[in-house]
Amino acid sequence: MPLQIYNTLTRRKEEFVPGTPGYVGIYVCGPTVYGDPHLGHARGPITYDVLRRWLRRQGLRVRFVSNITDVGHLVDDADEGEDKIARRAKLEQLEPMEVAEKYTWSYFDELAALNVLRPDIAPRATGHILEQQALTQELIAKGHAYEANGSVYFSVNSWPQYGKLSGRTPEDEEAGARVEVREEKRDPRDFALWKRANPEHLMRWPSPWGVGFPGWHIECSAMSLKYLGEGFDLHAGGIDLQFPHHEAEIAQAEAAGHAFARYWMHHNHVLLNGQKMAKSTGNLVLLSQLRGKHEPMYVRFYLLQAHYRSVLDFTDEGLEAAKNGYLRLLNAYREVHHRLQAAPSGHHAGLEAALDILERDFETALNDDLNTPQAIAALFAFVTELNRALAERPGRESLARAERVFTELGEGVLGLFPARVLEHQLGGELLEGLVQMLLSVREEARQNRNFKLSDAIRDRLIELGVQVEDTREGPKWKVGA
RNA sequence: GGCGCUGUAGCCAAGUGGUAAGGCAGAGGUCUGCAAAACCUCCAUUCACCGGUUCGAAUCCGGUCAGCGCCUCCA
Repeated sequence: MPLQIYNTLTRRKEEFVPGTPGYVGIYVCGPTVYGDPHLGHARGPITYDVLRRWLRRQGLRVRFVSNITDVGHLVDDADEGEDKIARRAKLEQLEPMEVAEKYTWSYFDELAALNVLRPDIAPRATGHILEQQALTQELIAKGHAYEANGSVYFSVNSWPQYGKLSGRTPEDEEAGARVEVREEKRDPRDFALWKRANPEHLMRWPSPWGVGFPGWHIECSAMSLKYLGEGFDLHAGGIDLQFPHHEAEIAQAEAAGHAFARYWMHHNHVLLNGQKMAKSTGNLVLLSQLRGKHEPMYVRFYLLQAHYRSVLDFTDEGLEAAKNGYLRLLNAYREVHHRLQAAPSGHHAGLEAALDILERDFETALNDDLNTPQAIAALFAFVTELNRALAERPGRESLARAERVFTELGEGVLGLFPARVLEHQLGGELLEGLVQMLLSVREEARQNRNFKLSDAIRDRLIELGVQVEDTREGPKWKVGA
């Protein structure tokens, strides 16, 4: 079965067919870089990272674009209030661009730790002022936008399709009636394409309408069309962006006469202890904090154990469970790698059969709207068979295939086993030598049945973070996870 | 007030018409000097509740209760 994606536009799963055979263009809404990235920021990138890796494995050439918003995102309601970056700049006494750089890099650093591949293009809004102005002019020319007082607004009334993504009608909006009406706007639903800059506004550019800055939504329309072209394949982002951000993006692009994204994906939120993560309540955990305490792969694994469209509740207990489950997979992977060094040539029928099943079930799972929990379940089922087979000393050819499949699916697609976690001896040669020496002393003690000494050595090593296991081939050790 | 989502074992979480995946935790067993890792066995007659449709429903329909999201910045 080919890949099916739940398309928010049609509200059902559809076969994903790239517009140009062999090529896929993906645009993912990135963060506004005005603060440290938290756990919630990681879910989208990890989800679409798996999608990207999966498409690549199908032999498709993927261009992955994810923007950095560094201007135009206001603090308050739709068209009032300070720019988030600018406010932060004042707070930290920095240039707005310093703020943007600082948090852009912290964002990318955290994602790298989570084994998320870098976008092919990470366009900045401030680097595309001209493109945004050009699109705004197209909209004015076509009668879908108007200038007022040095600002330009999109005229929602002029575009009947407005609401097709979120399913909202003008009546819904009126019923809500929480959008503050701004004098110069013709309709409360109208949103800014360009904003006049007050004298104290830090970020400002000249424009046909005077000095100002771009509205928040216009950047994504302009940049996605620029780098992915008309009618590009897929646009993705957080469920909260569905309205108004993505609705606005579609209206801007299509009203200007450009075919826009054909598929839309929206990932759900991560809750922290059952509550929404929000700065205002302090209920949030920064990625940097998590990284300080836990191997990032535990977090990645935790997130992938839930379907991307489900709400995921993140708890300490859940993280502990994810860690233990992850280690089960990692141990098996390491064991295969280890056994391969000295295995004689040969095939193992049971192991090969388990690999066939794994490849089949894994593919079925991911093709069903990126069902990573089921793909992981397939991996667990395989690991049980693998461990059983390992007792029978499978031959090299089968082990090699197991390692290859494990690598291709576990790391290549799910991104769970970067080289870093496979390396047992993280401490280098000195540590290697010291541990070997201690273990040989311990072995001698064990031969002499001096278990008091041998256990003391083991306990002390464990305290220091070195795990010791006695196996038929002699003692094995590893650092930490 | 409007729109929408969710409710599956102690915890997490798949499953959207054919008779409950998987992980963690827990119990017992094998292996081990003891552990660890691994393996084996057990662990929801039942899917918030009440009705209905159907040969058959966790899955569809209606209602009730509970939690959550969006409608305003938000991943």
